[in-house]
Amino acid sequence: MRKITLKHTMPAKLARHLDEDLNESQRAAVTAPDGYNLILAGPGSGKTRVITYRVAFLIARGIPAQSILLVTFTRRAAREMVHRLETLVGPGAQKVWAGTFHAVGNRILRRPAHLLGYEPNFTILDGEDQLDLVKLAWQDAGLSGQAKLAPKPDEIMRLISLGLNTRQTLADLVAGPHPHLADWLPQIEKVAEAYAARKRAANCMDYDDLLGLWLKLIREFPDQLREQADLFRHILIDEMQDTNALQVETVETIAAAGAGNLTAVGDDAQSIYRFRGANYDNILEFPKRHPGSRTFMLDVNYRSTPQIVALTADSIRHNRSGFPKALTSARGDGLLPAVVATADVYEEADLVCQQVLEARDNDVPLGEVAVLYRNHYDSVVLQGELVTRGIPYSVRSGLRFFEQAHIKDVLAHLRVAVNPRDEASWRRLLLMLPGIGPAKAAALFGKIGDSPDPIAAMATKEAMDAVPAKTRGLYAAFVGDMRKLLATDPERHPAEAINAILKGGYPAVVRQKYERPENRLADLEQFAVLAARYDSLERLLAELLLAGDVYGMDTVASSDPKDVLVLTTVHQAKGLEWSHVFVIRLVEDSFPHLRAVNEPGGDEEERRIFYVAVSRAKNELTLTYPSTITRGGYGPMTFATPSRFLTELEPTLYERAELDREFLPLEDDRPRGGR
DNA sequence: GTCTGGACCCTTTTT
DNA sequence: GGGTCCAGAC
Repeated sequence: MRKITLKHTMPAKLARHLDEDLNESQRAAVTAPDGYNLILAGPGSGKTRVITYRVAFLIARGIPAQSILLVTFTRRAAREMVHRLETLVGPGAQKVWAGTFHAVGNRILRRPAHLLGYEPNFTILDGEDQLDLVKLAWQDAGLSGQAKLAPKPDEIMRLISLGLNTRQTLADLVAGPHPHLADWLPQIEKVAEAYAARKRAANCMDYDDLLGLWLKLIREFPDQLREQADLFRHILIDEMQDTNALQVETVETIAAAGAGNLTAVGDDAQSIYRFRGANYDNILEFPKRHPGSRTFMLDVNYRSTPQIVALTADSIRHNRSGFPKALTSARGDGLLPAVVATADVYEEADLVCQQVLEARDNDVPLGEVAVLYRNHYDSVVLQGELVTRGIPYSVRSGLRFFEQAHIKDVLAHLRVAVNPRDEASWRRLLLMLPGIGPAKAAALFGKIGDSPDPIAAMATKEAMDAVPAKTRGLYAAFVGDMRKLLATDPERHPAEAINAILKGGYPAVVRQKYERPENRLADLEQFAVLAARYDSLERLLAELLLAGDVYGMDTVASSDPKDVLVLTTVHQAKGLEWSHVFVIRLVEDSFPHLRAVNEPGGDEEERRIFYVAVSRAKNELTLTYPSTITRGGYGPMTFATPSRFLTELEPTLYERAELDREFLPLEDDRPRGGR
């Protein structure tokens, strides 16, 4: 037979992009040969550009887009990358397996779910649902009756999660970093087993299962490993420094069983997810784990002025671990970063507002400015001041859209429609009915949860008998609502399902249970609008939990996102950049966080968070701290100690700004508000 | 069993 | 400023 080789010539447009848009070291990384490649990329060095161009390069070489796996760490990074890829290679980008580890795990686990004791329609537990089931498991294990010394469900939940993500057993953890729990090990193990059993019974996976069961699948089912190894001919990992042992083992197992093509991109100095089991040894030891791999260094910063780069470099110098770095800026000179002390947190908020408005007067749009903080609650005072002054802003921390109580209520309706065994959701629904508490909810779920036709089971006499007489009317109405919900064919018409819920008894619950109910109902109508873009409820639910990043509540809607000031935690800011950046609340116990500095390695982890924060700024960087503070909003006012990350800096690298306080004349007694 | 009020506790970062 | 736990009423 004659063999015909289809030759792929690089599209002229891409060749030109490779030529014009990249410097020499970037181009070398983008066009690196197959095999194991490590790209060490400092802040602003074009990391995202390199990884997206490499994907485009692979596609241009004839690698089918659907055989490329591109995993990242956060939802935002995933979306940003897919977006950039689309502008580079067109709609073909959609075929790339791109997403967070969790989102990819979700996609992979649906079809073979039965191998792991699950149905393909499993639903995903968020943190709150997870705790709900762990509490039940905690009772199953008999810990609720024990002395107050027994470890609490949330502590056990964290321990289970940490163990899975770091590939350690519970016994390893209590023998190592958690010795105070050693006496409770057998009970903790019982809780872990009961929790796993409850998840399987409810056909629910938590976030960790999306990773843990993925690895289990390829470890225990050789044909599954074969399939994935054959499918993913090229694996690219973004933010390698934030991967944990579980994630790395998963992708490296697939790569090793398959084509052996794995490109990891990251910056060890930006590793800030240790609390999730991230270990920057994964990146530091990449060359050791993969002898013969190539390493590429990108250390020219195209983002920030030399002044900002100098401060960034000086800060990270205080960390002893990590690859040595020589960061240089490709930009022209700018202003020295400013350090400002304010009297208190209110003056800090005042200062930020005033500077933001000044920048706007100088043609820096609000969208080019961001305020970064270590803890979500550090933003509360500033938000008050922004509202007072009518400055539009959007918050990217705190409660996410789908985590708000009223959204979760509606999601519970939808989740039982997709997965009738979902215990956490049934409990949430049943507990809304007055007269039904935990015990009755458990009894009712026992009759409904494992029935082939749960709606019919809800209406049986047996179920009715478990409902107190006073509640029967409301309960019957609830059963009617669920019937109408299912009649909309929710799987294919999610928006109609939500509208059905809004026509039933639920709005009355909102009015009775929540503050500002009309806002919440308006939110829910917006949710229906969003849902109308989906033709699968299962996908809507999964994407909301795994890919959405809309934050609710305090977000001020604006016509143009370019005209909105961004407020964000440093963690959420990773990978992003703004012209002007403010980092606020730079005092000991806030940034670095009190709890973190008492942990081994915590000081260096916090310094990396600071490093990420300051390196977001392109042109102007302002660091502020209040001189007095009340601990977390309660307790007496005390003097604050400026953050070690400020005091350890070489003083010539920044400029102290003095606050000139202008006092209003006495006769002008306009209320100042907010004090 | 459920609900309410009051005492008491500590407050991270995300998928 | 708010979530959780517990005692006591219904």
